[in-house]
Amino acid sequence: MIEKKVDDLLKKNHLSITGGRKRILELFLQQEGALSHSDIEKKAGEKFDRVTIYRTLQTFLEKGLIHSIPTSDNSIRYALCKDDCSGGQHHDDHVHFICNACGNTVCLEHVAVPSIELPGGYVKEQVDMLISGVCKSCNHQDL
Amino acid sequence: MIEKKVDDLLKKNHLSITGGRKRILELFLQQEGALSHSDIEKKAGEKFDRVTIYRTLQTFLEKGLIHSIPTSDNSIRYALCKDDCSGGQHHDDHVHFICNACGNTVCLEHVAVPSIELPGGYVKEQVDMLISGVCKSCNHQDL
DNA sequence: AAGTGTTTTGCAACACCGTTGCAAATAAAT
DNA sequence: ATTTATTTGCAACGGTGTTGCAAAACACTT
Repeated sequence: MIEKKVDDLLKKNHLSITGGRKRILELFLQQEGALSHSDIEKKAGEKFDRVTIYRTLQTFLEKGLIHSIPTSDNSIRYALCKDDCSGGQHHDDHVHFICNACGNTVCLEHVAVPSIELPGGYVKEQVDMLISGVCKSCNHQDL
Repeated sequence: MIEKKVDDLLKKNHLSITGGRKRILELFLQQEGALSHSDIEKKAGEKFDRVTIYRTLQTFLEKGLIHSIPTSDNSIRYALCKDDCSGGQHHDDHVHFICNACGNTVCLEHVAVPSIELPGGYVKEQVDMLISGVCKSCNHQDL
């Protein structure tokens, strides 16, 4: 099932199917949230070299399988793109939420980034909206 | 003039006046834009230790003299707070613009971050809005 | 202005992060 | 099954951010 899904995703993006790529894609599909490089390094076990993970993430980014999320703690996170953002063309204009309690980063798929009017002379190419606070599940635990 | 301003800023925030702090504050006042750690390291000359710069930025952050701006290239930038955000309480709810041409990061002081409605259960603490593209001055050069 | 106590700085050392070149291993194509 | 192209792991490197500690600089008192 997930094995099949992973293979299909790789094929659809014209990537050769290797152990490392399968493992990392699997992690993203299981996780439903964003992962940093080091998250992946830990979760993947000792089976893959750091360099392979860097290169795989880079490849996935270029192919539009994942998108990157800037953070204020100097650790870029990556998350699966939902719709087809193939060829590096992303249209993931949703808000990213970072929980200060559990540390998870999630994509709020249904919260759109509002459009912004820039001063004259500025040309907008990409917009990132990061909201930090307490997420749904951490909030429930406090009750 | 600027010397005086720097001293006043430090005094107002109950910080002892040292060469390093003066130099770094000076850079921020001159620059009118955001600076990364390495920007400061380069601009300050070889006069200050890396560690001192790290610690100074940390101190300025805590005192609310500067705020940090997340970026997608793994290099946090810092910018002066305009109004009094003393004691680490920031209210710099403006948009940050990163120019892909010149690499500069500027605070668009007059572009407010729109308020966002989050799904139930999520509690918002801080909002960061990053827009990348081409800035005013780089745009003019293309004409 | 000098002495005292406190804060800040620079140095050394360290662990981590991200990149590159190259040879070996793996996947794809025939 | 063999060949060709791609991917991986290793080694090495430079950059980044942190900590402990001793020396230096600062603030405060007299």
